[in-house]
Amino acid sequence: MSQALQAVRGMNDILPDEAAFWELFEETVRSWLQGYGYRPIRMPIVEPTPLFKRAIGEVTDIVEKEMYSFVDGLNGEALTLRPEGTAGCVRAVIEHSLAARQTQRLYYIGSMFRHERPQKGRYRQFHQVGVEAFGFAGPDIDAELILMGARLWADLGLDGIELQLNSLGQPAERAQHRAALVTYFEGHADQLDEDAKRRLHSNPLRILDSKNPALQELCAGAPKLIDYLGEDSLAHFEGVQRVLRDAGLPFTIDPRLVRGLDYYNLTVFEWVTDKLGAQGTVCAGGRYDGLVEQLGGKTTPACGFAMGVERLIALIKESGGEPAAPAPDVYLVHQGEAATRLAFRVAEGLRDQGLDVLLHCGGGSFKSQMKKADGSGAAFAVVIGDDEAASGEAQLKNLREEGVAQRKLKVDELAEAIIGHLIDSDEEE
RNA sequence: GCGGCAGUAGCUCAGUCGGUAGAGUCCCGGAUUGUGAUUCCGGUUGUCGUGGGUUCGAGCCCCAUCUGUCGCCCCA
Repeated sequence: MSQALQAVRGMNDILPDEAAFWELFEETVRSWLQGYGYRPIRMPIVEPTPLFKRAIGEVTDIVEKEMYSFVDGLNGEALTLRPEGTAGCVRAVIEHSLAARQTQRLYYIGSMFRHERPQKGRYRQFHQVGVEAFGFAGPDIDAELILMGARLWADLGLDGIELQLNSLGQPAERAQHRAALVTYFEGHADQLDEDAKRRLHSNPLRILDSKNPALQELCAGAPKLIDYLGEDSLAHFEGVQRVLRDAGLPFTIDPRLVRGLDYYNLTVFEWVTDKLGAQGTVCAGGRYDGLVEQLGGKTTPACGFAMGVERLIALIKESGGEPAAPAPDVYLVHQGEAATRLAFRVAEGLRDQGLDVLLHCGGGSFKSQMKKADGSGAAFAVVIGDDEAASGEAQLKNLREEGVAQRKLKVDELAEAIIGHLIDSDEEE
């Protein structure tokens, strides 16, 4: 029995109409990043499995049940399709000593893989823009990274994306808080639900993140992380907030905001929308000062964030954003053997002059070719038949303006006539 | 991974009580010979997601499965 061939669940084809949005998005993103001095870096999609286990944390959901991990049958290596970008980026920074003597502002755009149940805004192959800064210890870079987000939403024409902020403090502070938290919840074990019980010893901080209304009151009375932060942590947190306030950027401090990856410390933040249903986080990140050292590099402070490309593109569509419809300058219509041979020469000649030319292929009547010319959105049709081929001429027809007569021109004169007209109509706009 | 809902033409959808499918759109051809848009005329759309079952008979009922979607979970 033959089974219909289809894409792997949760992994999507991005068809041309859709891809136009992606290109618009990526262009905007690259120019935005350039405006902040961030430089591109490209890492492999596959990394050694231990990299993710060490970076993300053994007990996280990502590592426990969502990674595409496999053994390379050819040499026995344990490999994993990257579920996020930071680990690979840090690995590359260490491997090539990028941050050994200088700071680095880096970004990447690419596919990530997590075996989750697909849903709107959540796919098994999805795309992130990752932005990472290495070597900056102070709160200024955290604030810059956050402010960048606000500018991108504006560049993309998006509004209603809200900033949530929190500080996780340093590992020692978190450990103290965690101990207090476990004691607190153990004292109220009878009130915990299944999820909470499961998390109690694996990741008690996430209990605070629970959406179960029955737990709200219990969580509200739980020890607060901020009360365990030392002077330095509080000063760092305040430093970030000061810049945001100076910039007039509104934010909410959410003590329950807990990043799901173990490597974060101090600043964590999320940009959230209510327009995408359950997957409303559009961008999230924070500081991860311990990760470079943890992965074998020299102690290097670091901070970064990742954006969900599918989610942002969904938002762009929701808010009515449209990529410009691509149209060639010229659609070249031709019929007859001599005409076709001339048409190829004319098309290449026009392209030499920088014009976008769609050369009709596949034959058909002049009528059907003209229909395609119109449908292509081209500004001009150039028509070559037997008569024109014989005299080295072509008909130039304006498809977008009423009452402009079709002209017969020497093929050498076409480019000039078309370019001249395109410039004129640009000036009118 | 758990629960709810859905799947009919390339696209958007209709399909009554169970009687072997329809509209719009798109696409293709034509309306006096080599020219698009509007208009008019004509034409093709299909394993009714897939596989079983019930029935004389299933797009419709039942089961399974796949895919999507909403929520949970997770997270970008």
